[in-house]
Amino acid sequence: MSRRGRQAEAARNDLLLLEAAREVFTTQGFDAPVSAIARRAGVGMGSLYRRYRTKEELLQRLCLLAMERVVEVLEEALAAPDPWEGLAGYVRSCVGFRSGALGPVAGTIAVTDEMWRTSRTATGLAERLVARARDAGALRDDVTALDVSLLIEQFSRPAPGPDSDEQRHVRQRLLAIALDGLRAPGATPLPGPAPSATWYEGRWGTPP
Amino acid sequence: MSRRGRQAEAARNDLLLLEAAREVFTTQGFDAPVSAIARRAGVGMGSLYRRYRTKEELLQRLCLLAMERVVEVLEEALAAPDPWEGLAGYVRSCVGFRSGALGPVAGTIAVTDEMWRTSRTATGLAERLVARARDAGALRDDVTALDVSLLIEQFSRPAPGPDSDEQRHVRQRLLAIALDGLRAPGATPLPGPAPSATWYEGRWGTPP
DNA sequence: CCGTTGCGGAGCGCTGCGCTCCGTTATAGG
DNA sequence: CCTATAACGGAGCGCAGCGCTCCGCAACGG
Repeated sequence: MSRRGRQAEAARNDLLLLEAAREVFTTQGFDAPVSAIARRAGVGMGSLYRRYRTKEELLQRLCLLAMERVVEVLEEALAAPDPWEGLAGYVRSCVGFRSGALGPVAGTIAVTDEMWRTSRTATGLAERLVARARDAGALRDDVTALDVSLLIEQFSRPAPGPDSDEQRHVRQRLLAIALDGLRAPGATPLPGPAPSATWYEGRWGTPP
Repeated sequence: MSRRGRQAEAARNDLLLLEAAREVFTTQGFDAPVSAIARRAGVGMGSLYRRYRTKEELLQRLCLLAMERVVEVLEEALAAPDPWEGLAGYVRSCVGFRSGALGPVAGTIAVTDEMWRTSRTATGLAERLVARARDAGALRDDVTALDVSLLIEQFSRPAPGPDSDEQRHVRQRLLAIALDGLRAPGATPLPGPAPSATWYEGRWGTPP
């Protein structure tokens, strides 16, 4: 797998780069300077641009990786014995690595076919996860899978300044509140119609 | 009050400007170009810079106004007969005009004495409002006034792209979920310690 | 009729970005 | 041990887009 010497360093750098890119883009937004990513990864600009010919290419790779990670988390969540714990764990994980922050890169970058496919897989799994929780009576019945995705997105939204421990902790507290609000009974009905899937997908451009 | 001719136009422009600034800054962030505000207000750059000598001055004025508006809303909320409805209305209003989005301008601009005073007034009122709801048993007892402020801030956080009707509607749905989570009984306890007031204030710089 | 007042917006200077290029350094082969 | 090579870090180029200024012009007042 891993070779020696300079080539090993190259392989390591690639991982460092992707992780740094995730941290920087999800906490500072997509217009964060590429140099910030290189610095965070402890890597020169040269090494970065040898692997990704452009900033957009890096972003595409990153989005795809994030989507695949979401799919993984969804599969684990569906494997969980308790429907509610599965759903809650999924939401917490996604907010944890801020998958939602990469969602609305919409319009900024071109969407590859592979990204579309992975996105659809994720949507399908999320729908099953939500349906399972609702059928088990663990979830209020006026909330849709899309609502859950948008909740993740709202809680992934970056705050100004560095992402301190304090901020992460606050986010966990607030998320705990929101998750309690997702649980079932006696809740006040949600206002207006459920968000439409076409609007949600439309932000990414038109499907192929 | 309002004079005639050119002077009336000047007065009108001032209101247009402040409203446009609020919309642009809260939806696009503080590094939005000043020209965007002028365009949104339907006003030339000259008129803007005649009233506010610098972008920072405009931001300061805007923050102060937002804080005063929050104080107004808090007073109305405290006057509401039902403690829970008062609190919920306050949160909905603040998220409605996105007062929280101006909060973390921290460090970007200098904080005037008047801003500090208004901020303290708001904090005091918010604490009373939250205490009243908790004493009435309408609010889970592990949530603090600071948690509520941070919840408003999280939901005020701007999404990329223009602030469409669809987005506003989604935000209302998600907020309804979170508000249900704030209500009392049988909720899972919030993780970790409550956020500290000194950390919260510290983001604005050191008090005078 | 002209003086005055406030108007819009073109453009200046500059910051800070994406990206390139090159001198330097670590490794592999003879 | 020495040289050829591969990958490295980061200074700097060209440019986009910002804050802000300045000026020609339109609308009023006397």
